[in-house]
Amino acid sequence: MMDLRVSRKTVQQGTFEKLKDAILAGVFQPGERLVEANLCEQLGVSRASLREALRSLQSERLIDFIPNRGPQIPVLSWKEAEDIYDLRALLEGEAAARCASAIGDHDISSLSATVHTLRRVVKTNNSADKLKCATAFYDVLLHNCGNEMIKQTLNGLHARINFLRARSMSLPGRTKASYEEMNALYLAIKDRDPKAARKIAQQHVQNAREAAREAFKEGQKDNEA
Amino acid sequence: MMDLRVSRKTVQQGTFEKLKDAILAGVFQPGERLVEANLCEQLGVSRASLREALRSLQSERLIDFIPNRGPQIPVLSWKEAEDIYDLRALLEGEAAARCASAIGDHDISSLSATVHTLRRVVKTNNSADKLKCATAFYDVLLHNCGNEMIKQTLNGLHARINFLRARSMSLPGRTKASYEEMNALYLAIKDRDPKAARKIAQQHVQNAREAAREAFKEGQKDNEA
DNA sequence: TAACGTCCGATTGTCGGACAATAAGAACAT
DNA sequence: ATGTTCTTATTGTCCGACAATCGGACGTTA
Repeated sequence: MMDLRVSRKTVQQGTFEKLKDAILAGVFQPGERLVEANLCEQLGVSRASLREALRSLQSERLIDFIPNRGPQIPVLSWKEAEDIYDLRALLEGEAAARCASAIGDHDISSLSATVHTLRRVVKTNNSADKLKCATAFYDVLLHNCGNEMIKQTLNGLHARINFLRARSMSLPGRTKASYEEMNALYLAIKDRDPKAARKIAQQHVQNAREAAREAFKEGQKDNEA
Repeated sequence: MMDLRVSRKTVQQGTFEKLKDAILAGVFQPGERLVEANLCEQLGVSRASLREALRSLQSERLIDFIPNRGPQIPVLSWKEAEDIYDLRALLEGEAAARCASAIGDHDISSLSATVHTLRRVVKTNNSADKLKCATAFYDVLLHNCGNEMIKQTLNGLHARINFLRARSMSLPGRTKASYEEMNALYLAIKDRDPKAARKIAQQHVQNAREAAREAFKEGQKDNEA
């Protein structure tokens, strides 16, 4: 009884999500090995179920599987990160443009509300709330871009970037600039101006990339020391 | 002995590839259920290894996993196919543009050779060779686009589209037109003209989509009958 | 001491067997 | 025709096992 809710998740699905969250939250160090026996104990699942979950994570490139060494957290080179940002800029630009053309009045209100919330949140400097706002904004944007593939692909990219950002990121100066950019994007969408929306979205990602680069170089120095 | 070559593939990897090839080749009908016991026997692997391979295929969206019903071949709606084509157009356009900017003389020769081969092949009407030419051309193009993420994403999309095309496609008239388009793309790349290359590549995909649409509608009729 | 060969513990890759839970279809009753 | 119960095929999950493999510790030799 009490099976209400669609929650009837399978064990593999549950472990997949738990592990994914852990990886994105930065629980593991880049390059760290994931020993199956340990994870089984910590998660309370069998090795079979665990390995199925790990295979899914591998296909999403959230872990590397090295033959006879097992799964480990990938170390992202700057070149790879840059490639991700470039692709993200292309796709988010496209998504923003499509969104500006197709969005309905109701979702424009949602965006407006999110932007207003963000303005308040920026002052508190609460980075969890900040992330929640950004996520909410992008959910609406992607939902309205009208192309499920773009949405899915971008979600995958976001996952990998969050994961890189988990450590060593969130430059202080970016917060305010980030708000300005999101607001500008909102205005372009509200005016249903696809060209402007694309340009702003692309520039936003490129700015994020520059910020990430600095953080990345810093991280390199730490590693050498 | 004789372990020369890096081929030491794991069982799961082997089954993954075999199943992927089978799916892309159209061995299974859309909507068909894949019974684990059968596959285990046919492939000669244990259920554990098979299920790991299936999870990988699931993450690449080549199969659907329905809880308590197991894996089955997805039925692609036209809307989904269209989304894939749209994303493909965007990415291939970008890849072509980047390739035109960055490609070296040697790889231009490769493209030239491929185009010449294709001209011969078109007359023989051998669709296997035709596909091989197209693949070779795109391999060079993607390799020179300078962005590994774009390459990987496009490869995933190609897989899913091939899979859709396996049955009921390859319109006869498209063969010649396809050659013309590829030749035009080659010329633009040779001239290192990114704008032209992007435009041609995008148009090429859009043409392919239109051809696919007709084939798709035909397929629908068959299903009703 | 530096290069090399050998051994060893830890961990993975793989298998087979087991069994409860579930979905789908068949047989049945209303 | 509709609803109910039974049956069966199949999945989801766990366990235990074992050879293969990797990386490091150790000892040997030059």
